[in-house]
Amino acid sequence: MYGDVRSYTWPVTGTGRPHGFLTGDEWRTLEVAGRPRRYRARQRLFREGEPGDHVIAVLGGRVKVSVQTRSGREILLAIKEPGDLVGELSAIDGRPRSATAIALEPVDALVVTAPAFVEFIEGHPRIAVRLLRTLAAQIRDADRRSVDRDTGDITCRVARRLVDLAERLSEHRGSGVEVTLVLGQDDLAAWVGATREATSRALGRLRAEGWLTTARQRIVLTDLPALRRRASEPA
Amino acid sequence: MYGDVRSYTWPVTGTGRPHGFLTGDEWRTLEVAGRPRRYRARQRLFREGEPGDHVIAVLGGRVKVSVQTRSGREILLAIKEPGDLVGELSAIDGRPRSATAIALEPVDALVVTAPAFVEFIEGHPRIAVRLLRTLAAQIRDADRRSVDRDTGDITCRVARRLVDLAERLSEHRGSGVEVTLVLGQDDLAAWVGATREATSRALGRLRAEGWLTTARQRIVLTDLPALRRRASEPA
DNA sequence: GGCATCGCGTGACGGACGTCACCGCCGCTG
DNA sequence: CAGCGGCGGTGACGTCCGTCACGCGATGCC
Repeated sequence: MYGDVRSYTWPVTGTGRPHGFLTGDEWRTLEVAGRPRRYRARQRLFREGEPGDHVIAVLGGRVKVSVQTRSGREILLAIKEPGDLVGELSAIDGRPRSATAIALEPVDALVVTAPAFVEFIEGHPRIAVRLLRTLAAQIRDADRRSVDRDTGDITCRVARRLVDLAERLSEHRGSGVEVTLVLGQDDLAAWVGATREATSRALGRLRAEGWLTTARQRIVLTDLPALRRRASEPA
Repeated sequence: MYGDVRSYTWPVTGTGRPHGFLTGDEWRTLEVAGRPRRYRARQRLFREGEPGDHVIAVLGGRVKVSVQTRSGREILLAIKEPGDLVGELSAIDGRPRSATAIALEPVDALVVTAPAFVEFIEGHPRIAVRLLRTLAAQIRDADRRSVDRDTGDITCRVARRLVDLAERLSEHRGSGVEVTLVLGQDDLAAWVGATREATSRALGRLRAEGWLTTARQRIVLTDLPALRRRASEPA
């Protein structure tokens, strides 16, 4: 699963400098402590259970963070984008990796050792506060996932996820009438917590309503308002 | 649901001073900024959607943090114990409450305004780091919930939750052969993300195996190893 | 002490989803 | 261009769980 995903690939905009987390000055400081590194697409940054001795700041490309259940199903915890940190939890609390991180695309990153990271944080209180905000957002996100998982049938959840992705996308681009997602159904399935088949059938239903069209690695949303409605409706 | 829960009530040990988060000295500092307050059992500390202008440090008693789905089902996000903070996310990122907090028992607390809390954090870097650790733990917890939700049938998940509670309990007490949980089935149902009926039936199956007995507001685990096994088995 | 209420157990029923299986299509690559 | 593998669509089938409904015993209140 997720074998050769190059999903969600609207062009990476900007300079390759993360935007969300640090300002230019702060980055220069961190760069002294960090070592630049590239990862190939599909390369693993770290694996669940390993000791977590470094933090990775994503400069360009996307990273998938997920865990595998005993039965082999994959559960997606997060997609990290440029400007995000990966593996910060282990650096903060010293415990082993609780998930596996894999590059979805070629990734530019800055690798910082855990001690250097902690020192960096302790020396820059305002950055610590920003990191707090980042973690807070992650908690809110995870909580929302818990709720989403439990509300509505799969068609609902698929619609919801698609609208979500579309909205995140239109932050980067203008919002046209149609939105094209580059996305395999396996990915979508892991996202909503269902099997590929169920997801495919859900897409079939939405397609029958005329709200989207599907193709190989592509989902084109043609009626966002309708999808939005379906996403929150009980049936 | 959770109408008159006084669950998980092994005696609150210690002085009523939180143990996990701050040392005595640090507490004295925070106490200057905070205002002591008591909440009655079942009283709401805050509700989802409200602006989050204060943080509550729990000194004694337990607080349930949950959200309600549109369909009326309750999803449990956390149980906060003495030493934990409640409502810290809103103080950190300024966004509205994403969940509702309700006292399970009479609660002793310290209420700190959001600005005072932020100032406190910024002025005490080492505390900021400790808060980071707390948030990291919450993220790990939430991620684990996501995985748990998706692995195994309800009997599995019930067994898992029970073993979990038993283990947290034996940190406080010695671990005898039997463990008694004071816990209603509605509560347990919200924990594992199922209905009361399904939970009751799951308990029935575990009872039939002779691994536990049930009574009103009581579940006595008589064979923890077996339960542990069942918790991770596919069927 | 009687009666309402609450918590628990269980039955019946239906539907949604997981599982298995197969097929068609497209785009590789040799 | 021929063969193959990955992806997507669907059908059949079973089952787990949600929903609705009811009964029973204990609790607690008047």
